[in-house]
Amino acid sequence: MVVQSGRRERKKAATRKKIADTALRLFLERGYDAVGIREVAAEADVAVTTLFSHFAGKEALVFEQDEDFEQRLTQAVTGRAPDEPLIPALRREVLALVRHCTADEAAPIWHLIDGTPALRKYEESMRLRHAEALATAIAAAPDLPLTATASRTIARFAIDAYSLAREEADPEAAVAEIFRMIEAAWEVATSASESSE
Amino acid sequence: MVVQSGRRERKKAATRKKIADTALRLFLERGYDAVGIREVAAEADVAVTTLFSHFAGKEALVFEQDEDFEQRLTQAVTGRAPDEPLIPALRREVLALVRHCTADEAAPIWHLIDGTPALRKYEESMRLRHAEALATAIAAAPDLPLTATASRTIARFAIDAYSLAREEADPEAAVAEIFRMIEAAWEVATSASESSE
DNA sequence: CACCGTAGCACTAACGGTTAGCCTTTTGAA
DNA sequence: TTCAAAAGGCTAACCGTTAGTGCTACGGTG
Repeated sequence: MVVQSGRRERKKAATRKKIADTALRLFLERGYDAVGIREVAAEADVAVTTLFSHFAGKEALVFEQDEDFEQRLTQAVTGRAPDEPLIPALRREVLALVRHCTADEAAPIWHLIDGTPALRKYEESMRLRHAEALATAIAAAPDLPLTATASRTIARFAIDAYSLAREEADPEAAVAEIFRMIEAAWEVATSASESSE
Repeated sequence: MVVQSGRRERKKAATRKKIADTALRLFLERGYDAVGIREVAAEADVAVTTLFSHFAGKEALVFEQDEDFEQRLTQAVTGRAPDEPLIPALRREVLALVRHCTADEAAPIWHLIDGTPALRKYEESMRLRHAEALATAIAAAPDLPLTATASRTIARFAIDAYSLAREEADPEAAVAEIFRMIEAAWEVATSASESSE
């Protein structure tokens, strides 16, 4: 196992951050579509190929928190207190995520995303990935009497809650309202699975 | 209003169909990524620009039934019998759609889609559009005591049901299972809205 | 019937994201 | 010190997509 001790990792992270910061700045200044990859690379003083070795595509420049997001969701399931039921734990995390991205400081970024079809599309497929990761985490929880289908369903619903609430006038109220519905769905799913086996 | 009487319309439809058929044939033969737009156009004996005047993008060549799909969903809501409740009507339509695309004849196409990330991504954003159209239809139904948020939520859940069921081993059972959950969510949403107003 | 507006289509050329191939420099470890 | 691998760079191309331009045939109107 080769442990990268220090400098290399730091330099790589610095390059990555420089690219992302530069890109975000240019995008916010002049719009996503009006800024080309070659321009971002030039401004960040790296080669185009270097940029693509750090980011899978142009859209990924805007969604850096991608993995954070996914980890927070799965950990809300796998890392909850032993006796805490699933749905409240999920609601807490979704609420935190919604708050995080409706905060004033994040507003310009989300305005950029909402106004750019390519970015909206990318975010949609990101959410799908997150839903799948979440479904796996839910299905793997030993204390939950859920079918595979029900696990996937609850995961989708939770991601829907995030996605819908983010766009509502009162995001926190929307989270509460949608999770009331998810809770009901959850109860039906668990009671059905218990009684049939 | 200029009614295109006959020949022009037929020629246009013929060109469109020829392009779509050619594209699908080539994609199925050699894979989506291995076939370029220029090649499809050449094989269909049209110019590249003509191809793009009929289809919004390469992915759209594979999803011809797009508008059908959306219309069937919204009509399941707006066109149901006056006394039929929403959820059973939705379930019926979703089940029909799932059956339609898990039929044997459709198998090669869905195999192609499932094996091509670009097409999966495209389908995801299609579904989102359909969910929004469905949400509008649900919100517009005069007999439903739903908040705007609840309408959007039910619409998303219904689309999730389609999307999830399509990939399950037993699609019809999955539709039944998921719609049991949606029904529970629905009841919570309606009862809350009735009691609070 | 002749005429004209327009829809459909073609062609060229380019733009922008992305990748392959190959080379140089830096870095960590033996 | 030496070496393998990682990081970065340069060039050139591929591919989807679009703008610009013009031609042709169709369908409605005088």
